[in-house]
Amino acid sequence: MRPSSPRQAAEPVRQEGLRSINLELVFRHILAAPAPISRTELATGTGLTRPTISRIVEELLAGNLITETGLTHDGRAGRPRVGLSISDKGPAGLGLDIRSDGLAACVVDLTGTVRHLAFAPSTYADQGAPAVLAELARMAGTAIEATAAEDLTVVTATLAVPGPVDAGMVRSAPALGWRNVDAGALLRGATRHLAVPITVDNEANLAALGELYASDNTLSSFVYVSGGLGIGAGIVLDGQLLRGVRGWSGELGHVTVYPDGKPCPCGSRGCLQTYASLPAILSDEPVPPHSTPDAAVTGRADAGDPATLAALDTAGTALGIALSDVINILDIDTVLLGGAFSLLSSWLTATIRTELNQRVLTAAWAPLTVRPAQLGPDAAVIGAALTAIDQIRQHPTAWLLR
Amino acid sequence: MRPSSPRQAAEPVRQEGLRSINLELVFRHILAAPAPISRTELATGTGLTRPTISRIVEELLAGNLITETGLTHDGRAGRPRVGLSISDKGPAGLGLDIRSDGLAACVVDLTGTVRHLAFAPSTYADQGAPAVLAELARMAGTAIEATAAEDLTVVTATLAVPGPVDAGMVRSAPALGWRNVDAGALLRGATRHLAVPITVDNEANLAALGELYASDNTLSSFVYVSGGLGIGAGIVLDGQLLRGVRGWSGELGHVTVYPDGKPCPCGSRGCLQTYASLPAILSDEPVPPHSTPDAAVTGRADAGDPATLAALDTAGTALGIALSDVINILDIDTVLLGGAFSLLSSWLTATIRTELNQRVLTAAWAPLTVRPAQLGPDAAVIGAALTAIDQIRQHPTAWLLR
DNA sequence: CGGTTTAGGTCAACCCATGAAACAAACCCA
DNA sequence: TGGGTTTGTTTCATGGGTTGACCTAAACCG
Repeated sequence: MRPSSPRQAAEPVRQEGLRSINLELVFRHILAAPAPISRTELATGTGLTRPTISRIVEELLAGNLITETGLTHDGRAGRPRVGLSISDKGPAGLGLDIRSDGLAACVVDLTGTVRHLAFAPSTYADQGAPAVLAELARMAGTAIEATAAEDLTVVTATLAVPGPVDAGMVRSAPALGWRNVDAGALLRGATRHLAVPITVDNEANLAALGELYASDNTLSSFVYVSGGLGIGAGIVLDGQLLRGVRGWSGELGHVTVYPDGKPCPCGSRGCLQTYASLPAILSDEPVPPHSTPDAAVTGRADAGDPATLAALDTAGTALGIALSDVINILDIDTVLLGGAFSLLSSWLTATIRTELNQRVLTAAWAPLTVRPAQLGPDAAVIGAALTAIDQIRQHPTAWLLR
Repeated sequence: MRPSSPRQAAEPVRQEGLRSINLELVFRHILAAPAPISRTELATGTGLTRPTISRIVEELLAGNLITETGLTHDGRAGRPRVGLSISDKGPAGLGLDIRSDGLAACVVDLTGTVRHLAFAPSTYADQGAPAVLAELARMAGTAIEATAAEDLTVVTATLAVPGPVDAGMVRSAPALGWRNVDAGALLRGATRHLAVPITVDNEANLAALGELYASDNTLSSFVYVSGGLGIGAGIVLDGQLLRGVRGWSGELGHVTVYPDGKPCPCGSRGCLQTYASLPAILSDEPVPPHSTPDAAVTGRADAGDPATLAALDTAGTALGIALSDVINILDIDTVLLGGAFSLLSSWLTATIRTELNQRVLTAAWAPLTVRPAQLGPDAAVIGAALTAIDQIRQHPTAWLLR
């Protein structure tokens, strides 16, 4: 017999552990503060005493996790507060993304702001995985070099991939033509001189994480739907990314919409992807040279092309059906349309809402929100870079003891 | 900006807090042990020292959470160990369930064993919620009285209800004919003399919890599908019940299977319920008097009635489609067929497996399990009783400070 | 310009949980 | 019966956090 929550500390806590627990508590308080916060405010906020706060703050300052931002004069009598806020120097995260229209790299500092963002348009359709990853490795090198000049140290790099990943192995990424590619090992080989640990994760998961951070406390549970050559989803419940048993959650593109519908390359029939991915919306119309699927669809929709508008309507309906399943199963009240869908949201949201209101059992007595994502196509790179930041944020002690 | 996991301690940890953390650690170790465990074994297992263990054990003994089970002579030299195991006296949980065929009450002790199980066949179709809950209150009274004689103290009662619940309010339970019934308040009123706090929760969620406990460490992520007059699901991921934003997760019965299919009372079309619930499988055939829908279906299937077998086939297909959505979205690898489905599993599993293998993207490289649940129709009552136990197990300190 | 007010640091004394080492208890075996 | 062995307990030292007092720094106010 087992307790239903095995995710508790398995290690005993000694006095020194107590110190690190309180250190993390203080650090979280600084993170959560909307503006620089003083030591005294921290003391009242956390319940710890000022001497303890002072000691912890000293430790955080020494570790480059926070900085003193100078005095704040708020007009009141008395000595002004010394503001403390998250440091914009020190540890940083590197994100890498393989998009439908090119490669992207991005560095984010501890405060969550993007300090470097590079994009290289490229068609990797004719290249193999090693070539693509070598190019990404080059971009990673310049990103690290550029941000090192600003006193940033990249601690982890995360690669976003459109498809299920497990332990660095990309099981299947049809958009890239990859099957069982060990992207982790390849990228690790190409970046050996940089000495940065590499992680590989699903693109939609990472984008969801990016949106979570960007939402600034207002969102804590949502489904991020990523539209592109395929369709993926990142599910965040109570501020926590749901990864599933093996990290393969969010395969929304293969949710069955019409059981006897169009055949899908995956072997099934009626998958959402066959109705709502960009190729499906484009039907058989070819994409003009020097354009991208994203641009082609928005261009035709803006021009009022009836076939495209009809395709967008079927896509919206299919998305609505699939999302109503997600909501009935998980009870989540917010849907973010990301990737290419963020550009197409004005043609999709109404249709999706109609389906949700009809099909979600609880929609009758609790409203649902459907809206475009904030970060647009950069969500995944930014989210990838944020994973490193997230780890430090949750376990600052690990960084201090590096 | 926020850390992605807000579920961390918001309170500072002082020395006493440290003690309770280690107390919980030790308690979990005793829970996880397959047999009575000695103080020294606890010391080596947890990493704490023997003196600390002794003090903590003393505290647990005083609080009636564990008991000494006598000396174990294993033939080796040295002083014999004093076995420690979870107490079968002290705190207990009370579960109440409104089933399609009657009312059930159950008391479970800290070890997770059922100490009292009562069932009252009843047709509440013609009665109102107050009458049903008054009867349940009577059953609760006798259950508490009976187990008090065995030194058990019921700390919380949990009512299982087939439908979405929020804060004691039953939003909609078509199987009972309830809509917006404040079951929590009604039951609280009827049990005022018992002075036991009341919780109300979804039946499928509770049954999933029951199965989780009954599985004895072998299961940690699964979907429990509860078949009956409606269809619900309880989702357990990594030993944790997924409740969703408002606790309305698992509405599997209203997942869309055929978008343009049969109309459902909920207002949508093609819901799973309209193909796989017991009424759907029975089609228009009336249930004989003095029988139940469960018995009618199994009887006809056993007899080889072609219409029933065909209906079971459509039900299995529909279940497979809906479950493939769940798995594509959540990446869970085990499905437990519960409620009436546990009795019907021999007619359902093959069909369900076929659909899953076709429609789940990752099924190609990772196997899925579909099998009947262990506890049968009592899963929900037992699970309901276990919620109280679960709380004590996760936060034994709260019980000690009662 | 000096008094007041607030932020922050520093120092003692104390509390309390854990760790280390010594000690008592209860078994085996010869 | 006595030595060896393992278990559980007692005693003392350690160390972190708290409380409280006292002090300095830096603003406002009359």
